[in-house]
Amino acid sequence: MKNQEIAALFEKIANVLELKGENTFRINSYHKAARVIGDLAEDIEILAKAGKLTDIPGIGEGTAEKIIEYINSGKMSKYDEVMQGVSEETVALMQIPGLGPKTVALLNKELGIVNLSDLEKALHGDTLKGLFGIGDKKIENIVKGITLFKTSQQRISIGMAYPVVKRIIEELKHNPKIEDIQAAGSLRRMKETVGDIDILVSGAEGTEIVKSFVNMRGVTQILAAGDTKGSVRIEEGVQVDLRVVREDEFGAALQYFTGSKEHNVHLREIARKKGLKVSEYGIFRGDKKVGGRLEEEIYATLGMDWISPELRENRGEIEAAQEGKLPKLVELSDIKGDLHNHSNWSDGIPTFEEMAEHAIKMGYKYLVVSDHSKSLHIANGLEDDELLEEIEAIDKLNKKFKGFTLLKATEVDIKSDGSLDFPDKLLKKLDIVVASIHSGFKQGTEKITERMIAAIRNPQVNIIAHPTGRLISKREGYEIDMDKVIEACAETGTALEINCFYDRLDLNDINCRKAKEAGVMISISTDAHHLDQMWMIELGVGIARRGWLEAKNVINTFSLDKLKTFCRKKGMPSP
DNA sequence: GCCGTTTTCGGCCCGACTGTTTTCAGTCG
Repeated sequence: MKNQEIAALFEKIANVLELKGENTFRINSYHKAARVIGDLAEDIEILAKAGKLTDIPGIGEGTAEKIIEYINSGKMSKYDEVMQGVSEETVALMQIPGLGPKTVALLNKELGIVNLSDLEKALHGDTLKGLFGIGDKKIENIVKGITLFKTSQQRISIGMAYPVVKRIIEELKHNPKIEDIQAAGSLRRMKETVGDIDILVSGAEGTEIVKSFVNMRGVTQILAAGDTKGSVRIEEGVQVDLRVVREDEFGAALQYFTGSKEHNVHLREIARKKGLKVSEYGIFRGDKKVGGRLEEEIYATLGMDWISPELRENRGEIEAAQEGKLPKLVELSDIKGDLHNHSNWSDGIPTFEEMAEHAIKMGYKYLVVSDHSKSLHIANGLEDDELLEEIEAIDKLNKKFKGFTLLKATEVDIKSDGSLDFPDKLLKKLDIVVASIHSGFKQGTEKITERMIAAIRNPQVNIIAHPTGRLISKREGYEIDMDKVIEACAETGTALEINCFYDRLDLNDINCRKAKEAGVMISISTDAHHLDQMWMIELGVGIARRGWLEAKNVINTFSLDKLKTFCRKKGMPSP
């Protein structure tokens, strides 16, 4: 996928144009193009081939042409043109917090500074002082900004951020001055990665609240502490921002700080056309405030249903809300069991008993034990006879439970030729078969797609686990043709998994939505190897909601009987 | 450069904070 490359090019073009003082609206459209392309989960080359680039909001004829040029030739003449006489290093200076285009341009023009090393020398030699608009404080902030820039982190996985936020909110809740508290930002939207963590509270005594926030445990650096805003860096390396608002502004602020930016811009455009104005303080008609205590008031005043945060990506949710056609999204409480888990029989830690106890505590009606198959030596995969023993052991244990069932299963390897690591005869003895790829990641699109489809066509296979194999910010997925995979799943009644493990989250939101539209069922499952990982089901439900899934699209919202019927049906000859 | 329920021109989301000024520009979210 060239999405990130192309997004980066547009971002650079925008930055250079800023440096050169070009028209801000043109600059903004390059920024916007970079953002939407960067957020796109579909392969931009495929969209380009299908002639669908201009269907993407923010991509017009001009941008589409530039994308096509880059895909075809590996070059973008607009980029080469704007980079004339500017070095990449100079543009990169704008990434330093506190240094924007105007300041970088000024430093360049007055002092000939073209890179970080020049800037540091100038700071050392004290030559910045005296430049128009640059005082002691500004210089101090540039120094701080450089430190921050050098240690700054990339976006972190929601799986890391989510428990951190829970912990912080638990701690702050004890402060009696805080009336209401909620996470906002991309974390509330359950985006798979988050840049920083935003927490919103309401309360009258802002200064006091901010004080308790910056003094909580785990804080390594205080970046700001004012009356309405505090900002810290914590042990986990991530920045956490706290904002304090009045109770009657909480809903408007929550709406505003939840984003996404694209969603909010779209809402404000609608507001403007209706003679309304939306800000973080409320929704206004002229000077009159007509709402803001609750998020619902904002959406209702704009003439639409309230939109779940997970949908707020400007991917059609606003139009659906206007028409009253939003999906009734799946909820955590709908989940009746987890369909992908490992025990100490392969590479997991817990015993069957421990897994079952934990599942019962979580309110589950069933839990799948799906240990690895023999080819996966590294994970202590089971031999055929060991799987038979495991089946027996689970049957025996199940007699102990009432209203709860451990389901006999495997995560069977799809071998490089598409055959499975256990014979069909053995697979037939199981309640559920989960199949997945753990080798041969480098096979070309055609080969790996065929391989996957061969497994999908096996009547015993019920679920394809982690369908693309990607590891967030570590490894791109296999080059698989997901459209063909989805088509094969729809034909055969095979489910696709949302693997909830924080660095997988695979399927992603976009593929989920595609699967739903094709009528493919989804399993939301954790792939837990430890009891402490089973909570990640919450992450998977978040992804499912981002993918517009309803309970009826998800097989582990089914009762045990219905789930068994779903599995059995596939193996049956058509009537 | 994008876009259209004021459509092919002329707009383009909104506000806080900071530091530098003395009424505002730059940066950020």
